[in-house]
Amino acid sequence: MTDAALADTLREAGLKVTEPRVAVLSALTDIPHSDADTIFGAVLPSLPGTSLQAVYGVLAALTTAGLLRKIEPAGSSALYERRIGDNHHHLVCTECGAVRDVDCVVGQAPCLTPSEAGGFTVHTAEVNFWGVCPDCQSALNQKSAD
Amino acid sequence: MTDAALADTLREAGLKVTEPRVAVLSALTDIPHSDADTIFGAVLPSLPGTSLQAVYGVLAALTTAGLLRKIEPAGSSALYERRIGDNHHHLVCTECGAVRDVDCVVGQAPCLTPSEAGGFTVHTAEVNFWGVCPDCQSALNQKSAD
DNA sequence: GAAGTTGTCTTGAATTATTCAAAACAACTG
DNA sequence: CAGTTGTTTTGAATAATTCAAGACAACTTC
Repeated sequence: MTDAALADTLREAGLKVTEPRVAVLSALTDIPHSDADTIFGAVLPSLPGTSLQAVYGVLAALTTAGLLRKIEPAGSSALYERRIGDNHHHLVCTECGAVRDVDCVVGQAPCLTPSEAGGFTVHTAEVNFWGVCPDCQSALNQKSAD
Repeated sequence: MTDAALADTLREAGLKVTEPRVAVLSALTDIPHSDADTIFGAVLPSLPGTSLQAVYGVLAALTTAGLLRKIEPAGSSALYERRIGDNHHHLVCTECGAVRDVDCVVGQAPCLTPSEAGGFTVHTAEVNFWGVCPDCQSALNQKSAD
């Protein structure tokens, strides 16, 4: 995805096009499920004057505009991804925190319904799977073999 | 639940029985889904010398022992509950953060299976429903009526 | 193409939840 | 009742995130 295409994406969302915003979108295209600090590290080479606070500001603006989705798995800092609009879920490694996308387990959002909502108006169902990623499985096997 | 019964619960889990531990268990019996600070406030009257760090220590010990379940909904600090062993889920109010228990939507834990695990060994499926609680609905209606 | 308005970025500091560490202390064992 | 082990107290440190004010840049209008 070119910077021009990313700029169009921003414009279509009614946002001003700025270098930090394009850089953050670009970084999240390459490395989804990244936290603010990782994104900061990714954009720093191309924008030497950038600050971590600017990244936080951009992430908040893009999330509010619906261009990003923010996920907050237990034990991790907030992560961001560009894949939005489809109600997909996540698979999180309990060892290293790695995140992988999982397509909706049943259907459309909310793809699940609580057995009893108790007066709540339910908007969305969030599903997180917890397990061990292939890399960490190898590492654990290695360790137990010693 | 009496303090003696709570003490037995601790002993059965192989833990030493201390006042802070009994007090924390008791507080969580009365007010489930509480964070460390709320629990600290609840136990302070009966244990004037207690510190917030002690509460954190107790919560960590009881969670490790399997007596408590720790949940970390996005936007809230860590919450604890005594209802464990059954794979129940949670309904969280996006307005005020109130949490309500929801029985498992399908069956036993993990009650859901990802469409593709991609090499991950999946242990648990966590489901969080997001919506608006009755109180906040009333408040919102009130507001829009002005 | 230039000036104005609006909103963004930079810089610096503050906040909140949580964790770490060392010494004082208390619970269970024999 | 004394010893050992593990817990609590006290005090400080850490990490992620947010707040605020001035400098600055993007889009709009002339």
